[in-house]
Amino acid sequence: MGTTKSEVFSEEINDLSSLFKAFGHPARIAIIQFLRTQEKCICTDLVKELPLAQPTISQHLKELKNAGIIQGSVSGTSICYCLNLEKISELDAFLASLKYDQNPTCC
Amino acid sequence: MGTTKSEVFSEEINDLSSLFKAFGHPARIAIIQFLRTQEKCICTDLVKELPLAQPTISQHLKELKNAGIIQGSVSGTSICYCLNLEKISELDAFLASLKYDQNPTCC
DNA sequence: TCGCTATATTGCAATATTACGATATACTTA
DNA sequence: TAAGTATATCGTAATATTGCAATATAGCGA
Repeated sequence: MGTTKSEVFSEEINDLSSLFKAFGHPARIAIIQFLRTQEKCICTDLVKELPLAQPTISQHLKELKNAGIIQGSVSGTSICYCLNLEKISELDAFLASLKYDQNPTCC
Repeated sequence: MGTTKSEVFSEEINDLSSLFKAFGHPARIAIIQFLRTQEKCICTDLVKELPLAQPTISQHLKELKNAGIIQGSVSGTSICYCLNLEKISELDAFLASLKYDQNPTCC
């Protein structure tokens, strides 16, 4: 008990749910929104922008990177992060499929 | 420590992340996919379909309902669940906004 | 009413997540 | 090389999530 029973679900389902899970935290949504509106990517700006400690932000960035939602490229002493639109499109495609397949006589 | 610091984020961000979080579990994705492909809605079919105990499925259904992702209508002794396309569109809109606002010179 | 079926709730053990201080790593510049 | 800046990792306490047995609730037909 206590553990998610990932073994019993398909890889596709597990991949999708991991991707959604990565979006499922306010700090990570805030990071994504900041990445969206900034001219330049970022780095330590997030630490100034968000009311969270640096290790906490670093941890959330890591999770977003592991999920493939953001990419980071080293630029001297700092790291420039940006959104990975391909991953975002995967979720988009899933949500779109829910809409098109829907049976209109249901409920 | 240990608690998500929701207070420091806007309501919009918290709402969005809660919605994503509800999608962030393989059992809930499986329920959503099943709801998508079934002619009729469901009820106890999920218990037969998924390798999880009835209370566990009931709990996941509750979370999906709380998030507004599914709706249930009582039909005699059973309950007919279906997807709420409006909520799904909210996520869709967010993901779409990420794509359109993106700065192409970044990273 | 009694038993049956469908679903929800409770309680709890196992595990995962969150946040952060302390510390490590690594590049840069004086 | 030493000091400074940027970021990552470790360790850990607090809290949340997951899964399920046991049990409760509720409609239905005999």
